[in-house]
Amino acid sequence: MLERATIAAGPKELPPLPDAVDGKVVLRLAPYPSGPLHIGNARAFVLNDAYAKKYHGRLLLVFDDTIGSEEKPLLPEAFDQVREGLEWAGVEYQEVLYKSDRIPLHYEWAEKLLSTGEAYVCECDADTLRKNREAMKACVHRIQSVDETIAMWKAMLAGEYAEGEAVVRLKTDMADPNPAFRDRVLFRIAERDHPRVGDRYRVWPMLEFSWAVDDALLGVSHVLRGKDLVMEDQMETRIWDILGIRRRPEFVHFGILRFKDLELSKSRYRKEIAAGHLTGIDDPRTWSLQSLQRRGIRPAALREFVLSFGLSLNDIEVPAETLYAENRKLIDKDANRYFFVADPIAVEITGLPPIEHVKAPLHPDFPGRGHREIPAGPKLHVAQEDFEKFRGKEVRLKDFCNIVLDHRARFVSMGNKDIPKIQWVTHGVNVHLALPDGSESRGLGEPLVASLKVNDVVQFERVGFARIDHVSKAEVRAFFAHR
RNA sequence: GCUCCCGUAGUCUAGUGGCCAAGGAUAGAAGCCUCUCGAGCUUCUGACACGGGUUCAAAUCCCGUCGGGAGCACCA
Repeated sequence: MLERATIAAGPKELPPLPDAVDGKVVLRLAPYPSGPLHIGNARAFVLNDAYAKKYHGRLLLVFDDTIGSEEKPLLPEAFDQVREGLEWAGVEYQEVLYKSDRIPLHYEWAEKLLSTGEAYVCECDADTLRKNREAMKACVHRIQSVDETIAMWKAMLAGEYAEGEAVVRLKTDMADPNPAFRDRVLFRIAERDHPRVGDRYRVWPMLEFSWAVDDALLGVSHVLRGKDLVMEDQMETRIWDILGIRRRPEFVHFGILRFKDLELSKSRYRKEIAAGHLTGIDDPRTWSLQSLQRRGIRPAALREFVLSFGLSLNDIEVPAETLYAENRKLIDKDANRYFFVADPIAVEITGLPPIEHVKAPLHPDFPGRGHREIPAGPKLHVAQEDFEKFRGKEVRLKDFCNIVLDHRARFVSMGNKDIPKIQWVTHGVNVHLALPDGSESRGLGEPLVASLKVNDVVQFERVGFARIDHVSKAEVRAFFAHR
């Protein structure tokens, strides 16, 4: 009885991966470099990293930088932004590869495939292609000879087709009950420049084909991907069947992860940053890993948060509060306490006995950490919200004294009392607190706040946890993490 | 519409036929503690979508219904 409870409360174990052999697991991470990684990508990279470590295997970072689309362009700086995010998140990979370096391999495989007659070059436009798919109708190109197809392929490579004029399609079955699986496109022509390889290629593989090649060539043992990519399994499998590839990875999926009240999109944030609606890639509204770092979210919190979902195929929607709860567990003990009053209101206390300063603990749970000395006196500031709420009532200025609150406040007594306690500041330093919604809270912090260092995570009492982002003579800037 | 996936408390999850009168986390409530609306401690609220089977026995297997999601791009 007792034993069972202990096990249930113990640390969460990852479910085993099918046919995983310790030391032989090879996993891959396939970010698309259109911007920095954000919290919505976390499930993929945390799980891959966690399993690579669990099985003492290898994790490959393979940039999925095939040419993309007009709507989702590649971004040159995204490669470093992705790596920066992964580094922060504690993801350890042994090798970095680029799809764009592997195009010749993809061509080689394409030619093998075309020569089997199981794929063909199609000249139908996108619209025709879609309509035929709906109607389960094969087009004339499907039945052309292998020789014709090879000739057309060469013509594609030679630049004799313009963008949109020819694609390579896999012969699955135009009557497949799944409309999504009817002769899918494997290669298409894109005349855009690539940030790494420029205009070296104009025929680019689609994700499914490139992975059919690379998962096989790189010896990937397990593919962990979201279940929005299940059809890709079928595509890869079909291609391996045709080419007689025997050694194949296991496919493992996890459900779609969404955040309540959040819509994450790398491409959209890119546009909004460019338009000046967001301050940069670490704007808290992007939920990029960079922004989480800036707010003082610990990578371990993100990891725990993601691992708590396991490998379930459920589609889930979680509130950010769950991540905050995880983070709070980690930072609470480290975060020293300080006073910050937002939108300060000046208050002068009458009848206050002479007093120079008071002492307050840096952290109430760890008295050994020492005290902060706060200059005290009759002239001070309190937060507007507190002022309005408690005006005319007796409150305790925490660690200081009791007063009846007003612009001209009346001193009552010094000793602690069981009445509402509010924070207060004399000789305050300017503090700007950047909030997750992009707004900013301005106010005053107690003098010691000016001696904090960048990256310190503190708790502004009754406000919340924050990371110090910038300290100068004029002001301290901090990013709000959570309550 | 078609194909596939999923359905345990507000949320996330454990559970793979008997040990489940369903465990944990988070959120919520109450109390204690605390010179913070944080943390800690104690207690409480709260779920197997529904209907049929199979079985001695079902949250767990099967069928149906309902609900949610994904895919149906020359994006990833």
